[in-house]
Amino acid sequence: MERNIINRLNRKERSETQRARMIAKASVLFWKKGYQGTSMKDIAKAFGCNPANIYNYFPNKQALLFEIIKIQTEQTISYIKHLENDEEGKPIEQLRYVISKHLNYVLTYRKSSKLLFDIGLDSLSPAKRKEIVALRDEYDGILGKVIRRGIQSGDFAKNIDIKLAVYNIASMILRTIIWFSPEGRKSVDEITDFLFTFALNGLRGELRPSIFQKKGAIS
Amino acid sequence: MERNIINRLNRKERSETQRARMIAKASVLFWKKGYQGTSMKDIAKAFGCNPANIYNYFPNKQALLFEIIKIQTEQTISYIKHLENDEEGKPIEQLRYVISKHLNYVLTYRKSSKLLFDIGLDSLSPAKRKEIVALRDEYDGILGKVIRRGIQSGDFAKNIDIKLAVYNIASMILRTIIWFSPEGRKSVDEITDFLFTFALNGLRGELRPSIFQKKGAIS
Amino acid sequence: MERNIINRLNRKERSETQRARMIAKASVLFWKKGYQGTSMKDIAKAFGCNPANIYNYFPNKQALLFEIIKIQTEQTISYIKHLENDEEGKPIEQLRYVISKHLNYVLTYRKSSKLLFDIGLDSLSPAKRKEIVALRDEYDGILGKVIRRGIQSGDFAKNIDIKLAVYNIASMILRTIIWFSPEGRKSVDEITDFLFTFALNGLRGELRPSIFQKKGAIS
Amino acid sequence: MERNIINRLNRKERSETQRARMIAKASVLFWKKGYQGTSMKDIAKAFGCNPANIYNYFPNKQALLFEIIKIQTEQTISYIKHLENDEEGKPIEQLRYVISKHLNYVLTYRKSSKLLFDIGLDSLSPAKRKEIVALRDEYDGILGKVIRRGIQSGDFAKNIDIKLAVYNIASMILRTIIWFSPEGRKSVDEITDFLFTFALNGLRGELRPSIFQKKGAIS
DNA sequence: AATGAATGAGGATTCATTCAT
DNA sequence: CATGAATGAATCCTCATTCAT
Repeated sequence: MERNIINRLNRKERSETQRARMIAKASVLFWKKGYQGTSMKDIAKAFGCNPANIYNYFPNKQALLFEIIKIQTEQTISYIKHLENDEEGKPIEQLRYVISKHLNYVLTYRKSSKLLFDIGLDSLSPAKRKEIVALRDEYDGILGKVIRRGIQSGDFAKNIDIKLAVYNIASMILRTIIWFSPEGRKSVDEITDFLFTFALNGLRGELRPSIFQKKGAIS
Repeated sequence: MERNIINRLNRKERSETQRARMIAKASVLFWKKGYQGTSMKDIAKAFGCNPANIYNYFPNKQALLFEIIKIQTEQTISYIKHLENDEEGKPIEQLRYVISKHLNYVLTYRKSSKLLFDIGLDSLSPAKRKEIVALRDEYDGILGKVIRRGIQSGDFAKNIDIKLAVYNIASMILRTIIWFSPEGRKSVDEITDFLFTFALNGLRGELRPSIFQKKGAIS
Repeated sequence: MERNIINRLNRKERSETQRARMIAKASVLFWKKGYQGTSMKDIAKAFGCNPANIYNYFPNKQALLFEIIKIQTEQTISYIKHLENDEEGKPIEQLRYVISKHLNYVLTYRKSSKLLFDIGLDSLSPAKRKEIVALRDEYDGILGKVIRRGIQSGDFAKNIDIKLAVYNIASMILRTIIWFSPEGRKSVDEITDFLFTFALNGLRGELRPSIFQKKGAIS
Repeated sequence: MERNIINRLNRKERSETQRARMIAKASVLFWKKGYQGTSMKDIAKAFGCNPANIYNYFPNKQALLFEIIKIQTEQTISYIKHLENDEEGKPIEQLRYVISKHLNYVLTYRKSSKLLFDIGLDSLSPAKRKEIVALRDEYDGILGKVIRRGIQSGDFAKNIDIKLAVYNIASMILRTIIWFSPEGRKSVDEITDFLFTFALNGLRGELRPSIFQKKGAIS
């Protein structure tokens, strides 16, 4: 009896490990060759099993994609979730924290994280897409709150459009995957520094585009 | 005789028009469903012809993709090409010009421009990929020169990493496609204003991340 | 120009022939191995082509099935259609005509006709199923009118339930396919004779089951 | 020891029950979706177990089919078996008995009985098919004897072809499954009445098809 | 230039079945 | 006895492409 339960636990555990490994393999492939460009056979080969066997763990290819995107988005959110209602911390530090954490996640496990916000959403069913969009919104919301606090504290400019700021900061973070190379000139830390300072200065400065335009035209 | 030449010209012209129209249709589809997700049949249907007919204009699917990416990248470059060696203009104005032009192109013909830098490169042969990468580099180079000039003129901070600046500014521009909605809250002009000011402030400020970090730690 | 039209006609004609031949081959296979038991590969092999090629003629397997059933049912109806409103003919002769024609069709091209009323309907989409059911009803309607006329003329018993009569006569005809063998003891004509007489007598006699029952019990 | 035997009996009993229940479930599915159209997974789901588990009771899918057909055919035969050598009973009553019993079985458990004579035989191995055909022949034989007796007793026409009569009566009975609806216009009893009377009259009447033909030709 | 037919490779998925636990 | 995982073959169908006309 005892034994039986242990066995069952073991089996379940092993099953979970298998799932996780499958997700990992699929994740890499989706990132490298795209969702549509990756066949179940590809995944099976990478995992070392028969294509049919994947269906013992996931009902279909789309479900695999969904889980991958979901896990990664949730992971990202989990890193910064505690900032959502943290009214005590310094907004500037919070900004740095968000950028740093997200960037590290994205570039460390970068093989897959490209999916995070961009790709494959079209391949999901409306219901699942909705679920992912909700997660995205959660991320946006947290970063948005940080920025709002910064505005209130006077750290950031008053007339900053929070939504636009969030979108564009996230854009910079996410697109690092496309140009970043681990062997490249810059380390993840350096990129973090750059991106943080760039964003911070961007948020700080007053938005006076028309003034610059005029000045440019006169002088 | 005369007649014949005209006919031939007409035919060639018509042929060019057909090609252009095909590219336009394929472009939209590639953007909407991805390169791999778009079939030649899809394109043919959108164009109103037989799939086989496409092969009268393009040797294969990949060639279609290549042309699309190439044309769009070249187009983008053509808008800003004259800035490459324009040492007279104000760097700040040049920055605004680049952002404005690129953003307008991207968001106006946004149906397709996502391709510009991201997608599909993997689907190209090494030779063609190289060609596209060269174009990208050209774009990066021009924007890089603008920034360099700004540093030299004292408009931008001295210790800015030009490459990183270029990549991240381009990232913000390109990713607008993903979140921008024509019916949305912000017009293209407003986004241009935001992005320009944000980037300008980002480029202006001195990079002192470690200072901020310490400050955060102390207070 | 002239030429072109002819070519196109030829091609269309040939195409129709191909379709017809495919239907014939598929028809045999569906009958022999069942709809589900027949693979597109089977059909392709029987036809001598690539499986994919079948899809140039039929959008999918179900469409093939639908056409087969439809054609055969329509064919059967066409044989007896003229009886629908023929109030002049002798009902008894009309009955014989229906049985004879149907039976000949079924047993001559029997390789496929099993499908006619029975099989595969479940495999059709509701819309297509409806269409077939309508054809069936048309057949039933014609035979029903013949029987009604026979009742009115006094040839058949007054209290005959027309629907039940139709169903059961059709049942006998259709199920011949299952037990009939061309090399068997009885020719198609002999079976026709039997079935006609059997049905005729069945329709003639008054329905007095309870009487028989009692009689049986007494005597 | 004692205990052990009881346990073993219980287990065996339970096992038999399981088998029976599985057969019942599979039976329904085979009838509804056909043998080929029903997957082991379908059956397992209907039964509430793991597909693999079915193999603890049946060596393979075909064996399941075989058992189903066999049981149902045997069941049908068992109802009428005693008539085989019953030379005392009235043939007319016997005919009614056969029709009534068979029809009741078919329409009451109709979910499955379609299998009885038609479907799936092709899916059986030659040996098993032979076994089923033998059972069928047994059924045909009994009904044949009833008819023969009726001819000898003068209840049925002398020149009736017994085989053809058997086949066609069985056809009518079996095909009721296809058109019968429990919610329909006619009850099982009414259908029994109709079918019996129709068959009886069919068997009674002299076969004079050529006469009718001539008449038809003249008038 | 346009089109219908042809094709071989490959797509995701399902299947019956086996095996280990 | 039950179960989850495994497997190899087969399923229908789509694909990019070619060919003949």
